[in-house]
Amino acid sequence: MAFNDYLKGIFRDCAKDAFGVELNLDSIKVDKAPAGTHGTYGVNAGFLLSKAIKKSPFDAAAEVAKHLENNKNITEPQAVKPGYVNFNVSPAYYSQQVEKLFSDPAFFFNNSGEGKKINLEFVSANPVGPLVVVSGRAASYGDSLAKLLSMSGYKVTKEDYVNDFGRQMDLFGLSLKERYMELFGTPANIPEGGYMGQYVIELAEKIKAEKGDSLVAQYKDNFDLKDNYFRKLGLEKMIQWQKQTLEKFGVSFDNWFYESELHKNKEVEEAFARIEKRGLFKEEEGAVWFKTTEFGDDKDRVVKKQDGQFTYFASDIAYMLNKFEKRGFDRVINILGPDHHGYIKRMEAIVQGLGYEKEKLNVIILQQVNLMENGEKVKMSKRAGKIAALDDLIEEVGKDAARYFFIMRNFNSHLDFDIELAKEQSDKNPVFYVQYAYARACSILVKVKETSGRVFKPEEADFSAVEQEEEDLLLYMLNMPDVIKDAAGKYAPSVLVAALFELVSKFHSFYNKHRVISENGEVSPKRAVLILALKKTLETCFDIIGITKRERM
RNA sequence: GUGCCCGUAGCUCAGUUGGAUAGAGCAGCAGCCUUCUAAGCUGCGGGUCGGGGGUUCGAAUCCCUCCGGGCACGCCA
Repeated sequence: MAFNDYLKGIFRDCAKDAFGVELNLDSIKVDKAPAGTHGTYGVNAGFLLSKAIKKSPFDAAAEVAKHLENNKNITEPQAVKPGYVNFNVSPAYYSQQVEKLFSDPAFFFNNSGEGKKINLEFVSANPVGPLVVVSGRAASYGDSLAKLLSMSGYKVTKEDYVNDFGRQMDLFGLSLKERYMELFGTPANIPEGGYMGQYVIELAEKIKAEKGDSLVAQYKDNFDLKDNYFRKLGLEKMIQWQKQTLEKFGVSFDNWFYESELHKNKEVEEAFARIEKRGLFKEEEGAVWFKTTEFGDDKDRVVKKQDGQFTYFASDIAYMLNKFEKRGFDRVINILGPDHHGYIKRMEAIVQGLGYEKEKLNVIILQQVNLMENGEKVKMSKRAGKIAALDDLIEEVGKDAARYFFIMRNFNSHLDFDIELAKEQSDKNPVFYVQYAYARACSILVKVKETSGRVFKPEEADFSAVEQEEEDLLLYMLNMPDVIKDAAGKYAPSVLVAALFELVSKFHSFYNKHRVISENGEVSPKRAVLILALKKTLETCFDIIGITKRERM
């Protein structure tokens, strides 16, 4: 768990001032002290210092404890068992932090990104069909990650790459044309590898409704794959559809980047020349190969085919060059599906081949999603026409549940998406659990205003005596900025989700044990402020996850 | 065959830059509503952290090996 950097700082300073030892903030671990031990928090100070000051971890911890006795932010420092220093936090610290939470607009933010420009590419689904469930995971994950990174001081561009250049698009255009002509009596002749799905027929019908038979005469005998009106029309409609789906999902992109642009602007040739100049190509069997093996790939990759055409891989090179050079991104993050892990090496080869360090590229492979219903996998097969469309999923379980479930697990874990559970409106469903907490908090605040006729200010809260549940609530709220920093650094929105769940559970416990408004109608300023702070914290978290803030449930 | 991901409670998973008694949720059992939303709370039971070996004061975490599950290995895009 990422624990409060502020507290860590106290120990870093202590180590430096008292012992002349420079500690890395990340090596300092502040945790909640286990039940039954002294104090609220514990820090691994003894282990960190024992070597430097040539004492056993426990003795080192004792030294640290002694030096912290007069610190104004912590109280009762004490060396514990193997080498920890456990301590309590002073009321002054709590007051100061809570006031900051309200007054400092950047309270939940950090600046580990230092304004660096990140290109975050995700979804990038082929525009030949509706978005499917896997894209939903990518959309949830990418959007939440973008928010986390922005809050951590990065300048993030969310980008969707549209593969509108290759054969798939050609075949889609042709399939669409055949379906359209079919509506006017010409039997459809769907090409090999073409698209058989029902949605193609529906799209053709839509086009018929819009344009009538006006396209029949003109395009009936046009078999040009690239210069094909239906190809263009199909692309437009599909992107429009994807955008609509994503909008329902609360996800939007800053940029839709079309592969065809790279060809139109001769950037593919340019990229090709760039790699060629660096001597990274070889010719074999009439094709041009990029020697990606020089960068750890298991085989070289064709860039230009025998017939002189560039491969998709050539576009990738141009695209990467565009990101780094034309647009000056400091870092490129690529979120890919589970079937793409073989691509990492060759993508790294591109980056290095263009003369950049491979660390500038982060490829994240999202593992597969299994839709589960009644304990069984729902089979998804494009070929059988049974597409697990994201639209259907959103319709079925709602946006909030879908977005929450998709980032509940870390990206490298397979995700079992339990449809029944996501639909359930009960305590079993974690989404409702957290949303319920927000509604509850809002409801209390309404009552507070009704009974007292006013809103309480942070400085009215007195934390000199806090109950266990109050302190827990405080602790988890004040720790949220560090959770956000940690989650961003690990590219793991799931870290935030877990912390949010814990925070909410602390609140529910608090609620069941203590009253903000006593039975005789008196409002505790401290508790009213706590709930206000909670509301703000939850809003921040909900925005990151992309779920609705419902004031009533 | 090669490469990547995974293996932790009955189920789904946290925890993996080595640190305190391995944690949640669900499922099971027992309680809590004349009280700010019971879509909530409290308690109980449940574990050879896939097996084995190694490194270490200390291993779920690092190394080796084996076993099991998933996915990928086109001059397709």
